Amino acid sequence: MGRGKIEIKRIENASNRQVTYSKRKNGIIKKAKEITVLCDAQVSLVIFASSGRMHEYCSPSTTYVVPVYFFLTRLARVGDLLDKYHKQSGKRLWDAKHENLSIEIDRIKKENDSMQIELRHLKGEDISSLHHTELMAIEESLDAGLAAMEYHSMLEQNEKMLDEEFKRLQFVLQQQEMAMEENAIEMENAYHQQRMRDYNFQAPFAFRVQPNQPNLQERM
Amino acid sequence: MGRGKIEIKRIENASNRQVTYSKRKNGIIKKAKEITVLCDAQVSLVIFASSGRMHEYCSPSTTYVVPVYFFLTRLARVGDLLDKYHKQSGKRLWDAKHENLSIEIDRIKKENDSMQIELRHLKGEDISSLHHTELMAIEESLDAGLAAMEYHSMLEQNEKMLDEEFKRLQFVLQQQEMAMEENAIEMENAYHQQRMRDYNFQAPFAFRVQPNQPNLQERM
DNA sequence: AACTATTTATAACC
DNA sequence: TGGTTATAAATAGTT
Repeated sequence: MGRGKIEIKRIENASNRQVTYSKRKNGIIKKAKEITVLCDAQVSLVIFASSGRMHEYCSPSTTYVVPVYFFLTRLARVGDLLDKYHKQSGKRLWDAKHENLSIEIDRIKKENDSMQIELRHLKGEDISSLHHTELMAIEESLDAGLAAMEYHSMLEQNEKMLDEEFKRLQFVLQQQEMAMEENAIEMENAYHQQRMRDYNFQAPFAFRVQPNQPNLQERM
Repeated sequence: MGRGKIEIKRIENASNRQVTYSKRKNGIIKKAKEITVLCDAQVSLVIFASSGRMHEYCSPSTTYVVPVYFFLTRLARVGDLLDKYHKQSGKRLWDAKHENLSIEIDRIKKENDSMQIELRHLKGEDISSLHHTELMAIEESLDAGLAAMEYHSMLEQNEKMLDEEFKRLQFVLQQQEMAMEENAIEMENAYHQQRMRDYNFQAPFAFRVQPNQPNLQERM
């Protein structure tokens, strides 16, 4: 639909390609807006130019979920969670290698916030702000979030083991206490017997690297 | 572009609206395919009809990430992780209320697998299989995943406290042991003194509800 | 689901 | 980029 008919195949001339991209991109976005209004539809449209620049249309007043939108929303929440880990533990959960990642997450979180505001204010307008590199960072950061979850599933194991050991120790102490209140000598015997039965570790926490479920590593 | 010009506003007649939706949806998808070929672009297009049915176009041979695709990929990984929790803990981490969710995750995970296969085989073809209800379930399941992360960040706190308590108990036991090997009477005194200094809890694990960081709850 | 009169998108050109 | 225009393509209304 132009001065001449064209074949649908890659436009070799880079400049023409760019011009056609720009025009057709606008055309598609216009169509997307129209179907939204005419037919009560919801549209999420993301277009990457070969240059890497991204253009997006997301239909306004979306009560349902449109993928890009909720993906970014979740990303922000993952970022918040990682922040909380930092603060709660009062130390670096992540080493220097992860420091950069964490900065990147902050940056993207801010970008996301402003995107959401834009979305709200300029309903249905074309947003052209994200690049590939940034999406890569998003991907990485979500990976980090999932790695954190795996790490914490390990913690849960540890806690259970510590829990059991702790109860056992408490029990030992209580028994000792009672015994000592009756008879110091009798207690000393009981203590040594119990110690031999109950503990097989030498160094502090050595048991922690021996999972009580032998095939734990495989499943992680 | 038809027999008559139309205003861009909601088509009130439901049947006309449906017909127009169908025609224009095909039009947009066609355009999306064309810009992909002509301009070396990557397109992710998701359209929801007001009926709730979803139609999608995702440009083929995408080396970059297209949102829907990687969102679903991550969802599958969250699902796997929740599965692991189930198996590792050997018990229900989730009560009856979450049972359904877990089934839903499995179902969607399978659907996602077949979607990925479809995407691979029918490159660029229209896929019309997902409904709102299913996307709602996706949203819920990701929320569950994040809830799990929060839960585990709490576990990390617990572990640290248990860790410290455990070290302390070990220390106490070691001291007791040494003391007992020297002198049973002397030890008894030391034990009682230490017990008074070191422990302020009465019931087992009562300390666990007293966080060593007082403002922990606020930050959760 | 086809048809077709019209509108709309856009290729080529500036 | 941005505007113009001849023409191809999409589609509204009809059958």
